[in-house]
Amino acid sequence: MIIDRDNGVPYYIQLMELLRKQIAAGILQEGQRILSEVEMGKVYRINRHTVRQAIDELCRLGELYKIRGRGTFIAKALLDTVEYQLSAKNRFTENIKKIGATPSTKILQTNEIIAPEKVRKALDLDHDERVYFHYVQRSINERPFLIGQAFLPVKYFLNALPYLNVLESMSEFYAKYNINYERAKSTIQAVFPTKEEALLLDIPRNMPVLKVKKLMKSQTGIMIAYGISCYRSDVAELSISW
Amino acid sequence: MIIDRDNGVPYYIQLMELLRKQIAAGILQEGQRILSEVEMGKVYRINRHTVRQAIDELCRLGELYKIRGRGTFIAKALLDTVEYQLSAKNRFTENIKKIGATPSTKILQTNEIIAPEKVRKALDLDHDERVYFHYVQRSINERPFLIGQAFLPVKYFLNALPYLNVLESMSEFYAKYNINYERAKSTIQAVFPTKEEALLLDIPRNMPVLKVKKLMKSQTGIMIAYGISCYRSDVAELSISW
DNA sequence: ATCGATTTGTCCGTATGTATT
DNA sequence: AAATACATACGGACAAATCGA
Repeated sequence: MIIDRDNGVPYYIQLMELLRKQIAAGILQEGQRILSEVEMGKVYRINRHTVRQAIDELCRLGELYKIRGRGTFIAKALLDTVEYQLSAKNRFTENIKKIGATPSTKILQTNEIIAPEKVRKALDLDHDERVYFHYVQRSINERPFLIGQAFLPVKYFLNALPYLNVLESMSEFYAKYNINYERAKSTIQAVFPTKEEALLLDIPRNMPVLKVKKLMKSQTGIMIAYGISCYRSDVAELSISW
Repeated sequence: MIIDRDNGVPYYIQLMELLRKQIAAGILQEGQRILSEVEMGKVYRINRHTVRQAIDELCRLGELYKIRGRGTFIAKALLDTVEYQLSAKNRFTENIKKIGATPSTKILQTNEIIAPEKVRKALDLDHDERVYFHYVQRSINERPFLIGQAFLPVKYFLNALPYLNVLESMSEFYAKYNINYERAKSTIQAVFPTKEEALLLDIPRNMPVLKVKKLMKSQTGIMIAYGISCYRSDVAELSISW
């Protein structure tokens, strides 16, 4: 494999294709370090900056990632997409088991806070009203799939912290308080992740996420919870039925 | 405004922020050409390549765009997001009028084709079965919002071409054939657009789109239509209620 | 239709800074 | 502390696309 000097195709494009082929062929594997910029320049007889152009582009596409001082690495291969049913009552654990995969949940944070502006508006709370904040990372086959934040007004869920700390599913939780959350409204956007979201989902900043905001109401029309979830766009295919 | 040589912030980052401020302040306006790379280098006393780094990054973020031989231009300002109700029966025109904006539809193509693989599977059609293909671009206030492809089995919609060519809304169309499409299932993904999609939506290739696939069934359970729509992720916020 | 000026695209070379090992 | 690796920045050169004289 060598760079063709005369075919008019830019060297960096040729190098990109070359690296891609090596990844596809399994010569370069997930997590493996590739040659340094200088080394690769020597091997293919092109300037370091030209190598950088190719590598930068592949990083942008999420196929490589760089760590300053350490090197450039092959990004994780994509998973197959998972069709994930959104509904008024969506149970992550059940949904995933149904497709024969292994779900897991890591609780990142649970505490009681003053409702932030957006939550206050969504749930129509008074100033200074308190909510429980429940922050989880959910994975499929040990690979991060979504991160979810839930905001639950304290007034409806008294002394909930102990429960939230050991919680596996939200449905279970609502059942404890005899609350029916029959109706719900969700909005879905495609956005780029924050640094924290990218970290927790193990994706590059340039890979979009599906951001789902959900408002849940009881049968009587009281807004009882607000949630914001981020799904990995390379894995999640949200599904809705009517 | 000048580049600070000593604050440790990379020059190209400083230049990015500087350009952004000028855009935000309206000094640089939509579609306007900015200084050439060489000129900008002279003005801010930095190398052309450093200028390029800043400009490339802003292009990547969709704030600028370049045309070789002509120059670099300010990208179109983003619209406010539009909350767009997805439901079994979703009427674009009505939805948009409701929020006080002006909807418009451009029919890109209508014809009769042999059902492609994916459509055949989705609609459970026989080999070589024919479908009408209906391809539209829908805009809000003259700005592209979505492009939609619909596939309708010929056997359920005889002689539909004349209707499809002058169609404003799909609901109207179904009504003509006395078909109730009560039930539906949609899936939603965030993906990067193809070149054609990016062109029709007037977005850069690096801005994700919301891809919605929709399967419609009649009351009797017959699958009567399949559709694929691409929504601009910077404008569309899909909304679902239960 | 041609030519020249302008502008972005590609490529090379070198030097220095910063993070990691 | 030294070596290695990526990040930033400067310089120059030529190619390719565009536009106007």
